[in-house]
Amino acid sequence: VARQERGIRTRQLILESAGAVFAEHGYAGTTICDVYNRVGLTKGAFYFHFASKDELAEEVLAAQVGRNQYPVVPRELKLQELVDSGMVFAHALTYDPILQGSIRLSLDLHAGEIDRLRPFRAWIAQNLRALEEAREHGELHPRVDLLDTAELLVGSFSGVQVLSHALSGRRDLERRVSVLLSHLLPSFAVPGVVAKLDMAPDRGSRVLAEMRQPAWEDSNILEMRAA
Amino acid sequence: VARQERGIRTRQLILESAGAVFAEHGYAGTTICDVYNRVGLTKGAFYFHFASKDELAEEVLAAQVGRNQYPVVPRELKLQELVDSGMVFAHALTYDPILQGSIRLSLDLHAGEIDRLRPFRAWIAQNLRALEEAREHGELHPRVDLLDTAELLVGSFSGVQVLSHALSGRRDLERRVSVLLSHLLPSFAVPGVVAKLDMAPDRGSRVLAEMRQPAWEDSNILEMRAA
Amino acid sequence: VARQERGIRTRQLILESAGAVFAEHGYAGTTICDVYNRVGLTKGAFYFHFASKDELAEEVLAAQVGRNQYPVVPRELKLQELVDSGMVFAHALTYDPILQGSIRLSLDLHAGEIDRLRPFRAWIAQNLRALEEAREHGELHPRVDLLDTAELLVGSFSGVQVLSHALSGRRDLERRVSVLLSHLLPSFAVPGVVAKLDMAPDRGSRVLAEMRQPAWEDSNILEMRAA
Amino acid sequence: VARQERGIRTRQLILESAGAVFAEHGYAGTTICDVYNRVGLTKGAFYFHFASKDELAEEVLAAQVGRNQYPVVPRELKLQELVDSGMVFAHALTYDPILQGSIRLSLDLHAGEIDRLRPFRAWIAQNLRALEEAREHGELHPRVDLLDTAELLVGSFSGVQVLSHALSGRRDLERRVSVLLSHLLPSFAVPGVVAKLDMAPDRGSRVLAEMRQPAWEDSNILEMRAA
DNA sequence: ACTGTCGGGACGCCCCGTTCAT
DNA sequence: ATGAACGGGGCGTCCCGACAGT
Repeated sequence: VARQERGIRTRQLILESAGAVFAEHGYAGTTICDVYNRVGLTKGAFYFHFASKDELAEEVLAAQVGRNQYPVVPRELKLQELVDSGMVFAHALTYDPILQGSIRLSLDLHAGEIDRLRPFRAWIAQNLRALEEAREHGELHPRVDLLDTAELLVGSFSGVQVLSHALSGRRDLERRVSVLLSHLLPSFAVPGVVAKLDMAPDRGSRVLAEMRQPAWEDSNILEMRAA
Repeated sequence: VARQERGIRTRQLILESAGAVFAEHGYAGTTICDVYNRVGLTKGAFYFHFASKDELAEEVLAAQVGRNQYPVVPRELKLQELVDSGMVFAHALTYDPILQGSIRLSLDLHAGEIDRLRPFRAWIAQNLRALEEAREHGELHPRVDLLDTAELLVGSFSGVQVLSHALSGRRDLERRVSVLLSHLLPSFAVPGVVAKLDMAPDRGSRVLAEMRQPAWEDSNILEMRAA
Repeated sequence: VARQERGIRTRQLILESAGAVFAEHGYAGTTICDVYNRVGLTKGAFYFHFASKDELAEEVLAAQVGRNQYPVVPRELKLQELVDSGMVFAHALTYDPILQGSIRLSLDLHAGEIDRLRPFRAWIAQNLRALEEAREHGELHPRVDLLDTAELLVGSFSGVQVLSHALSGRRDLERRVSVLLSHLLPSFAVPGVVAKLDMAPDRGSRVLAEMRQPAWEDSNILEMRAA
Repeated sequence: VARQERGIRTRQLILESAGAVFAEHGYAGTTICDVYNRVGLTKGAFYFHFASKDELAEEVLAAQVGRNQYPVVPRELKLQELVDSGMVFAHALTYDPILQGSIRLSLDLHAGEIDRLRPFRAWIAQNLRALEEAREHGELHPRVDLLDTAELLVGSFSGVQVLSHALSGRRDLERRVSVLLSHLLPSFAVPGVVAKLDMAPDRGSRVLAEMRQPAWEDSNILEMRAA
């Protein structure tokens, strides 16, 4: 049992390494060797945990799927929840290599045979739901097309993230996302609501701290999900 | 000697094929073989025109550098010029494989040793110039940060483009860019100006038609449009 | 872990095969494929043991460097030691493929970036030392230029070896070297000494047998001799 | 006809270039491209004059075959003629690229399908003839084996030449050959004859000058052959 | 007769994903 | 979990031919 402990730890190490390397070089540009060298393992060790490069990529992807839709704490303003989910995501992207790899893999079209669109669709769907709730709460302009907006949010977020990665190594990601939301939200939220939204760059970090109260001391986002 | 006709044609064929394949698979995922097979050539032919995969990529990139800053026709409203340049670019992206490959390569971090950021920086710089002119013409809100905005435009455009590529093979690209601009411009343009801007999805195509009238043949965009 | 047995064996097989092929075709004329096919291996196996063709060549070279200076048994006449070292070398050249390859690579100018002159210089230096000792023992003519002579020995030995390889596949190498020494030694050794020297073609083989008696296993020449 | 003039000139240029490159890199290590680039030609030009790389090599070889047996001016001592032929050959080797290439090709075993042994055999045969004449003139020790000696001369000359090429770029070739002959001749020539032989390093150059009297001012050895 | 442009295709080196025995 | 081996395939080189001008 203590034996399995290490196995799980190793597997996690590999996943994180893979995330980082995938994020950096994309699927085709990544060699398995890069991945296991980075954590001081050998080929054998790697193939004990993962059957193939494809499987590895899928696991990196899977580790994030259904999780970018961060279930933030409920707020009076539904749009604040939407903002929170984006800012928390941006925040997590700054330090979670698996998330970074996952995003890259999703953008990396035709990487193997994986369905890279799943994460996008899930993300869009989640935004769509949030917007629908916001509309029910009267937080949106009446003429806004919800699907268009949900997809726009996902697309522009992705692009801003790529640019931040390219220009600053993601160090200014949260600021850029904050700028993005500040520019975008007034276009579909009613003015009174916009004024009340907190879209500051450190919003993600604050929300995360808030969520950590009930003793989920593990920093990994996954565990936080329990809520 | 005059026989160079065919050589030039072949070279162009390869560049276009390369653009398409790069766009689809990224740098690392592209094999040179894919590129020349696609146009029925052989390795010998390919290597007669290009010394290496890297050089090929650089040529694809170079074919676009300094050209995404589409010289649009002057307008009364500077922001209309900004919109036009984006819409024309989006339009061109729907049919020009070299442009498509160039964008993908730019987003494809660490593709070889190429400076992939050059196109981004040029693009940002161009948007910045346009915004400065717009500010001088009083078309912008006073508190807008121009650099933030310029970078936001580039980032979100890129993201929207990737999403469109992934979801629809770029068929809805112009509509998505139109949506993007519609959402973004009110956040920095004064209301009176926004109302006068034409951001319709077919704006790019119409501007292009307009440009074709006189002798604009210095911009090779026109020739490509033949399709 | 103990399994490395086979690996070492394989590596040695490759080295020997490489020696033979290099000897036959030179560096540029040798294909790695020739080398591993010859011993029934595959590309993968080869590249597990050697990183590149260059490294392979260097290992072949290195396997011989510091070994052509055959530590012969001490004799009263220093010149007999010189003769012995040459004859033993000639003898070893008839059956040791690595030695053969090594020589060929040394003569093969500009083979990659390897310093092919090292073996030559070492060889010359060793002959020079032997001649100096001989001079101290009064075995040489007074007017002999030692460096000239040392270099002449190396050069003419090499040439005779090449010719023997070309004309008889090295079958008559020992006889030719014997002839060479018989012609050369009187030109710098004093007559009384020359008369006492044993330069018979089978001298190399006899010296080797003599060396095998006690525990000379530090010289791996002996093991190879098993054949 | 004047047209052909240039053709012949071009062909000669290629041959010389080829000699130099073959000398430097051997047969397998030489690319045709190296050869014609070196003289500013293109592939087309090359293939007009030579059908293939093999043919080129054969022509380089042929340009020298039957010519290393330099028919020197007759001397009272047949051995002086032998010496002269060697020294002239050494001299020519210092500046004639075709000769250099030819030698390298001969030593480059298994270069294509060319019979590389022909030059060796011819050279040996010529030395053998010279020795036989010398024997008839009573210039040799009675017990000397002529064939052994002839082959030894060829082999050791070749080796000395290779070493000189490797160590000094052939700058000291004539001195080394002079040393070689000085050491070798006393082993088969009778003392009285040896004392009269001129084996100085500049012997080759002097003999050549002597041969040039009858107005064969072309420095190329080929033309001198007319005598 | 001679030279240059363009293209074809074989092959060499090496990387990489993967399997197997231990 | 490791050392060893396998084999597919990518990149790039190279030899050469097909023509077209001159």
